[in-house]
Amino acid sequence: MNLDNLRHSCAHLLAHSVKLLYPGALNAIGPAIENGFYQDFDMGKWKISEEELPKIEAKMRQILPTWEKFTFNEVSLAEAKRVFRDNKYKVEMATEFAKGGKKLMTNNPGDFLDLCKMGHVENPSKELTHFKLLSVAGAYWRGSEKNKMLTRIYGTCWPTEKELNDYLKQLEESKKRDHRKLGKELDLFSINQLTGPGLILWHPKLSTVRNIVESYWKKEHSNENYKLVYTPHIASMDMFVTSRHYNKYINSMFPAMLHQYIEGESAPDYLVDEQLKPMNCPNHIQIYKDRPRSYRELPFRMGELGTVYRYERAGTLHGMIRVRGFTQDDSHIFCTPGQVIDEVRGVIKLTRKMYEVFGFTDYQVYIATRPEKYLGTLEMWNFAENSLKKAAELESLSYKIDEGEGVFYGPKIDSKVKDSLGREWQLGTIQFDFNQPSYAESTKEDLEEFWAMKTFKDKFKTKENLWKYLKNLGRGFDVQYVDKKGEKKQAVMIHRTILGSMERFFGVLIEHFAGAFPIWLAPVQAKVLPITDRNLRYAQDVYKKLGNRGIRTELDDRNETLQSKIRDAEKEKVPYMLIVGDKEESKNQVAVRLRNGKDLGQYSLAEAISEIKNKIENKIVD
RNA sequence: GCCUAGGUAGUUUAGUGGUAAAACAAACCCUUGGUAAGGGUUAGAGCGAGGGUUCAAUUCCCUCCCUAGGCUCCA
Repeated sequence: MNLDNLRHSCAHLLAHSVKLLYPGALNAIGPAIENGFYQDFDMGKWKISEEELPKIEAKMRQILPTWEKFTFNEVSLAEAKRVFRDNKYKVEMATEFAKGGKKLMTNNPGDFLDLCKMGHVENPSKELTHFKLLSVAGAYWRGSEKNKMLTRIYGTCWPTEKELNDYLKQLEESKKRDHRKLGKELDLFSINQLTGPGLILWHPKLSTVRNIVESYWKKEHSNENYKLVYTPHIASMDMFVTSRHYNKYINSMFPAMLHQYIEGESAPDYLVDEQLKPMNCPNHIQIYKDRPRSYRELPFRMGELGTVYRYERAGTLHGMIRVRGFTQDDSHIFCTPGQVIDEVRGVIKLTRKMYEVFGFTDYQVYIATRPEKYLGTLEMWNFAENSLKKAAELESLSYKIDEGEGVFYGPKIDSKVKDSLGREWQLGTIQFDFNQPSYAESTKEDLEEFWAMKTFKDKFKTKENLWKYLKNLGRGFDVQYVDKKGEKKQAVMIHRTILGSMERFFGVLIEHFAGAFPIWLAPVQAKVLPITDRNLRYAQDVYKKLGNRGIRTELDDRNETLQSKIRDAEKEKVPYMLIVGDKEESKNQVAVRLRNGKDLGQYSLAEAISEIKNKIENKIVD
């Protein structure tokens, strides 16, 4: 059975039911989506909340028996306009489809007439029985916030009762591994109102894991001949004027720190205001440009775990996964055009290697191509897009094409990983940049764009001042190298991240492992559980010996039963429990239990330590 | 930003127009127990913030802040 047809049909059933229950409500679009469907409504005078979903479901079941068949009719635009005269959304769509030369079709199962693209089940009254409505949300008509906000109802529909129940169960399970829930339960991180929204406080346990990940990241990058650097969190405003982040990216930037706000309007040093950085690249460029570079130095790979701040809109923040302050595992590769394919291949290889270590084998790769508005020449774009494709093919990387979804300054490859609810998040990216390495005079259009921004009006007072300033800076950093013949050439610049940002990576990582980090990452690798107070001294001895061997260990010396100590250690997802009682103490042993419940029995202390060390060193994912 | 739902002890939740209840966690006491919760005692919130209505508000109203789901997948 075609799942999309099933779900799309179910969306029609939902539309019919809502229209019966809420006279005057207008149905807009209602497509099948992954795992279900949605249907948008203009509810008119009605308001709808999730409490009403059972009522709507009941209506759907009530009318379902009358839905014997979808019958289709082709209609003219005039006919469609007449039939749907009360529904401006249908009229708008019909008009547009007619203009695009598409056929206009209607159907009317159960006496419910709707405009429809077709694609339905044969026998709705029999096949549409296993559905459930899930949630209510707002959604703009056609996805644009300039349009009216419609009410969207999400639901799911499956061929059998079992599949429906399995899916609902899976949804429940997924919620349990939500990184925000686990973050609290496992004492990993918090978001505090005084610190501010979208800003992560990394607690000791997660910081431990991050330190390990960062060390690993640094080691891998050093091995690949990346030069690791540090750059400041703020930079002169001029930097982001030159890079043109100010006019292209202003909605994602925190406000400039104008000195006049500190020192008053008469501050003489108005040219040295600062900006919290939303990007690391301009700073890396300054390091590159500190002296002339020869082609012999290329490719120059410069890397930094660089913290940036971006003003993400309040409604888009999401735990650690979408935040306002985050540390990118950012690197920039400066190279010659001839080196591009090898460099992209190198990044693909490194990405693959690192993802495998963390157990991400199932990630999706997208190549995003030239958008409508773009900087640089067509020739450059074609060269870059072909290089990305070529490199991907040489690495036998399967990819999808995101047509026209590249950034204005260059095409890119994104790697996306799914969270516990199946939502895709971008981690790694490889992006060409034709903007920053180039140079151009400032234009009068630039002047108008900057003058339109309050910050620049405040700072420069007159257009003349602003123009002098812009003219002096120009656009782009003019990143060059000297080639074999001694001629200056513009370098190719590639931005790339592998993990994306520490914040997002950890959000996804926590969900990926459901909080049970593999032993090499686990904040606590082993917990010593003495059975009685008689064994405390020996337990301390074991605890110290593990610590001395570099194993992150805790000792549970609380006055609790062994059972409750085990329960707590398992809830904390500690990989190894070392239980010590009279028996173990007398033989210098430990009883080993794993967090999955396996009782491995007695081991000598030395054996247990070397076994644990071995698993850590080999980064074994259990 | 917009739509919908929320914000009550450290956590998870209950509850009410007359100044809050439980479980777990914590501290202490008893218990010294062999592979997912032994028992008891005590302490802990004035109910997101501000304003309003009222004799009286955590409970009703307004504004703001924060959190969650959604605002991409086109009849």
